[in-house]
Amino acid sequence: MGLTKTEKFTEDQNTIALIAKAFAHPARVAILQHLFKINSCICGDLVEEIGLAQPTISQHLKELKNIGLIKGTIEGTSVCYCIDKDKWAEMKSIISQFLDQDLNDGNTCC
Amino acid sequence: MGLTKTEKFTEDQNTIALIAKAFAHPARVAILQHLFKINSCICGDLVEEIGLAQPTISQHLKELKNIGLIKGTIEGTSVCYCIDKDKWAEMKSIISQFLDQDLNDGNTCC
DNA sequence: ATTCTATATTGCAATATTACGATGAATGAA
DNA sequence: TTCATTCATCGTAATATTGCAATATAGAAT
Repeated sequence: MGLTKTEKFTEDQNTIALIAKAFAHPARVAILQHLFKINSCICGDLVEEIGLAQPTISQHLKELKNIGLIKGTIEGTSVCYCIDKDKWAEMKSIISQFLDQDLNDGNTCC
Repeated sequence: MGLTKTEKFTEDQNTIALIAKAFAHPARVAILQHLFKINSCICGDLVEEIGLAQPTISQHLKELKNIGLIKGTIEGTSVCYCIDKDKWAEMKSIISQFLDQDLNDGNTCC
């Protein structure tokens, strides 16, 4: 069906899945890494940096913008994208909490 | 196209995307959380725990097994699934490294 | 006004994902 | 053996994702 049954899961589980989805494509990972590397805005060099067509990059940027990880401000002709540090921290906290579940080392049977 | 152009990205970026994909569905998040909560094997209670059909759960388990996050051993009639703690730690390290990129707080322009 | 440059949007084709009914395989119990 | 239980696999339908050509939009430069 391709239709996730969101209502069957907790809000937490759906949130984690949504964040993970944003990272679930190497192009989006590359975009975020590049944004961190230059530690500033990018105004258009992404298409050359990553080897995909301009509409494809634009689409990935849109998805990252939708979940709030990046924000774009219009800068003359071009658009200036950068990480939303607050949202990034918030997201990092949620994911870290999920990843750190294994602290208790009780009875494992396998 | 729906076909990710893997060859355009670094191994690191592809790895991160693959791991994220495993977390990109609430059912798989729920499965992993349940596995941690009972801190032991599960032998079948997942279908009731999560409200999806048995083939669907089986498929999600397969994906988690494919990337190595869980392992299953046959235990009589049922199958015993649990987290692969080594792989989990390895994965956690990769993701944490990605999430911790923002440590430097240099010139932001937005 | 026209042209150039940068980005967004639309439309579409190819592939992937999700979900489940039906069925199969394997084990244990009667 | 026969039956019930547990899980995997197959087949299929519905939806989502990815990628790009074509086009639209908007500001800058001439």
